[in-house]
Amino acid sequence: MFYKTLKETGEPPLRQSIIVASLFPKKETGFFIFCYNTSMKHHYTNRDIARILFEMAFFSSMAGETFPARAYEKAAEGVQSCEQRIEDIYAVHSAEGFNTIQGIGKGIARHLADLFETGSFAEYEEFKKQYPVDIASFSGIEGLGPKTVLSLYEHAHITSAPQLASLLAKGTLPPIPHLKEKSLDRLKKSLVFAATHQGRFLLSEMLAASQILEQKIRAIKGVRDCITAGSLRRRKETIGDIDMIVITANPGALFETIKNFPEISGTRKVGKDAATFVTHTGYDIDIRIADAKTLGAMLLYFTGSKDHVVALRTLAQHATLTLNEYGLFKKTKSGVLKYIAGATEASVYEALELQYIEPELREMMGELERAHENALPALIPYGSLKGDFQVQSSWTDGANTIEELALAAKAAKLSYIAITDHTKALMVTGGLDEKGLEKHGKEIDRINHKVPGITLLKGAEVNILKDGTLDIADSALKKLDVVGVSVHSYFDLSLADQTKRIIRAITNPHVRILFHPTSRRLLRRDAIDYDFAEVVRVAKQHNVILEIDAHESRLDLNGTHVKIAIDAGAMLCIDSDAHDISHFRYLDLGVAMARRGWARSKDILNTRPLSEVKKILAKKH
DNA sequence: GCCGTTTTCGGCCCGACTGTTTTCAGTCG
Repeated sequence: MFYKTLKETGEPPLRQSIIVASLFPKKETGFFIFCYNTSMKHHYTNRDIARILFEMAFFSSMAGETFPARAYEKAAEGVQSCEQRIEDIYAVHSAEGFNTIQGIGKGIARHLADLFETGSFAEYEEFKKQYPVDIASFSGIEGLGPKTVLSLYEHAHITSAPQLASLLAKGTLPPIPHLKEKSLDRLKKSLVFAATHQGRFLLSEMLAASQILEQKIRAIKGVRDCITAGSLRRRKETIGDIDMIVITANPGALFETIKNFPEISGTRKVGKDAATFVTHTGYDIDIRIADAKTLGAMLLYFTGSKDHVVALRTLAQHATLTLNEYGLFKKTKSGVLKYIAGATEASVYEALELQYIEPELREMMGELERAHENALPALIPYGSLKGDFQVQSSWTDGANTIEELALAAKAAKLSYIAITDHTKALMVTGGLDEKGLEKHGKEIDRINHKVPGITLLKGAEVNILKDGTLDIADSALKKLDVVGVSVHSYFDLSLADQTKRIIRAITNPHVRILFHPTSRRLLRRDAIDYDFAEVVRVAKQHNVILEIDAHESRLDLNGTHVKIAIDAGAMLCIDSDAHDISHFRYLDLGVAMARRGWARSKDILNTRPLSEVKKILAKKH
């Protein structure tokens, strides 16, 4: 019966199957009362909802309500790590369905129901009235928390980050308590950083959005294929907009349907075979129409990078050919263009006497020369990691127990993971001291016995102190399988001091991995400044592995760094930096960075089975 | 505002670091 009801909702087949799947929650035992909610009038992705809950947390903090603020923050995190779409849960179960989501109780469940029905909820509107401040513009600006935003509003009527930036630039900001020269300098820096990254989005966020879009577009009548191109296809760490190529017999109908998607807020231009839409989130979606004959050339052109495509065109010219988005052509004597290639990208590369170049390599880092010599590396494939060396549990700031992590890692087809909780200098969550690590190790032993089919390694994410020493005694480090070290403080040391500090840390004989080596946070904080080549040299000399931290907010190292490290012969690994069982999905983002840095499987330690890994980890400095 | 439970209400991660202060407030992780 409900299949029919679903069909009548006009949901595309995929959404229908998600909805049907969600009808049968894992622990459902009793009778199920079907209550598909057809009255829902507003649509939100999980990210939209999380953003609104984070705003509520920010407002609550401004109002001095510490604990509600934490509750909203936790609810937002729960939404972020929820595998199902909140909207689908609501469509099937109404607000009662939310009690399975961590951090959402009766109050927030009611807010979300109001949100779906009316587009907002009373408490949110009240806060916006009380503090008419553009929270979104302030969020993500380093060093600017709720109390400072409140103070800026109360003392200077500042309501947005651009307004603050402009007053700071002009030097006309009225005096604000607790904000003197140094703080203002720091704020200025953060605002400049934010402004230069405005309009860019995390790779993970845009990948998820583009995959949903692809499915929705493929379900439109007449569409034969839909492929995401652009910097997303090259897997750049941050993305400006989504470029898509669609094969369809009826572009007009396609554009009309897309225009009415709930995530679209408007159109910039709609032509015969191209259109640009604007989303509520703030990025554009560029659609180009191709056919079977032009698909390859179109993909090549819209995947970029721009410089790579320009270089290809120059190569074509030297061969007296013309390359454009419709194909590779030869000019005949009569001046007519004769089509040579363009159906696939490979056919274009081949006609230009080049090996096929993977999208991640199209960044003008020497790929054309190597392709001409037929000497491009065989890149590490997606989904090829066998383990993970950085995972945090509920012993410190992770959300899950060691046992839950073990089970989730197994489900993610990993055969070994290192549990690397934080250490004492980062008292974030009662970071572990030497005694704590001892107990931690015993718990890992216990779970190793309890959960078959996966091996847990004993590890720690040890803090590098200002002078390069570590916050855990060597006698305790000696007992661990994997010692990773990382910088969590003193980001602003001079280049010389920072270099000295990191080298001192990684030359500690117990250290195996340098975690998130540049400590950057995407769209938030720049990389720390040090002599990377020198650190790579020392790492190689001491058999220390450099990490590609695959967490969506880090992607550190990036492709450029990876290539420098590989060219110098250093060994790398790719870790999820998981703080939640859902985070193992980040691993492929790390693989993307590795591929952008020309990494082969053999360059990445955790493509290897545990037996080999153990031998390499056992190598002395 | 959520959670766990004593099913009604108390407890909720907290120390390092920075800049502003002269004893503390705010942010970060």
